[in-house]
Amino acid sequence: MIDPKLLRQAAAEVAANLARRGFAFDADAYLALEERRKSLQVETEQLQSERNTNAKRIGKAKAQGEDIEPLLAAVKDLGEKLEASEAALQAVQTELRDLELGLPNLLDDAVPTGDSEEDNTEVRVWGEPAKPGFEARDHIELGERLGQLDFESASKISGARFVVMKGALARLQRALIQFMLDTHTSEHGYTETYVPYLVKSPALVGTGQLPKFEEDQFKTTDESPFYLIPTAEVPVTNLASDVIFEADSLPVRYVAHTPCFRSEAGSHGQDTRGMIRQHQFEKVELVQFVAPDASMDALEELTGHAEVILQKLNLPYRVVVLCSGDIGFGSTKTYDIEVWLPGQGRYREISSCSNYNDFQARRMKARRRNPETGKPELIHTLNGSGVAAGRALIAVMENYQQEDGSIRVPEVLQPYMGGIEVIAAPA
RNA sequence: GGAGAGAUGGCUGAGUGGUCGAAAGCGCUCCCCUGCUAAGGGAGUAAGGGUUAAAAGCCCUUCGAGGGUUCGAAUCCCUCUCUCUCCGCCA
Repeated sequence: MIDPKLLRQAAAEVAANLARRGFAFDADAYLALEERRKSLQVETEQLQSERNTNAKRIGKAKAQGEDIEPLLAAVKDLGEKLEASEAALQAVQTELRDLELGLPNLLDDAVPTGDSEEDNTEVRVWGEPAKPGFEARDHIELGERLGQLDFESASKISGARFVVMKGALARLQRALIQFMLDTHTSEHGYTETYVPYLVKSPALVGTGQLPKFEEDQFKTTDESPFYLIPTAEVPVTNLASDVIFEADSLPVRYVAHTPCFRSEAGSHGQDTRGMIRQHQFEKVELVQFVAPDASMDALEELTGHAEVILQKLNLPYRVVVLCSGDIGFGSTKTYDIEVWLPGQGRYREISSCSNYNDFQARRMKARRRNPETGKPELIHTLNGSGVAAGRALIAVMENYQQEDGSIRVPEVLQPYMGGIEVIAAPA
């Protein structure tokens, strides 16, 4: 949520910023609504104040045994007026809040203006795409030849956009997850967390998926109000909701491995084959709670933490800054890390690292005590994949494939693989 | 799933219709006293919002959440959520 004070005081500037996203913010309509809120609130509070003083007066008079009838007569129609005023105020406030919850975050100046992922800017490249002396297979062919990726069974059980993994490949994904968790906890100062995979709607409002992106979420049933998490960002970031952190307790860094569930509404026809875009996938997520002046530095760090994973796996990648047309709803600045996939001959997103500044914090009332003033103030939140495990598996398969279709196990994963160095089809 | 109890400020905990945003204690902050340590005395100490250029001041809201009764609700009524205890079931 954008600071309502800023919306009031600088509506035109906000509109200009959001226009870079292609988002139309009607500043005049907002300000008109805000005017109504103001007059209604002043009026309501005046009536409330009147009610309070009268009630006190009656209480006193009664205690002294005076006749309260005339006092009661005097406040006779106050109640009705107050009720009407309160109802009108609440209606306007609900309208305002709905509007505010629907506004995306303000963009950082460093975000390039653009329409689509075509306009993202590359900031650095690491490693060099390998040129094998044979034609690289994609992960689908590799996995099916090994008999360890089974899309047919998955679709029989659950339909499209699911996979069944078996044997060493299933273990390889688990190894990747373990390796990532261990690296982030022991080398980057994150605390491992285990969190619920089912959450209630306020949690999703807090991180920004609701109310606007309801159709992207899986909901359990209409009766029970649970949603399946689309990312660990949701439960982990909400650990800060309604919390006032002590001045010296930030930054807080959490890492969690969870499955992620996405309806992928609106992405029909995209990446329908293979494991790139699934309804269910595994991800290791990094979340940070930081002081408000520390978030841009933290974003660089956090992105670096994700990069370390790819470096240790020796997977070539590049980092891009998302442009104004591609960046997420709640982010003020996002780096995507794209890993090289030989089977596709291109870079594909494997991590997305975002600074939300106070956007989520305001929604979920995540605050800290300012060390100077002692007063609560909103913190900044960040998150990033560190990294997506399903896509990391694909990347390892395609980058470590050999001509005979076998897959070498990256050195850093071997301790997690019980000595397996090559994954090959049984002879 | 059955039976019962509960939800109050950073914590413990009092408060069953009026001057209660809330006693007391603990904790924390500041001051005073005391030549160590310990102890003692005093003051302060919730959050959000409105008004304001901003602050002060003033006002409003909040005692799990939402609704209701009333001139007036932490206190009475209804619904919901959560927590705890016992029984049953269960990885």
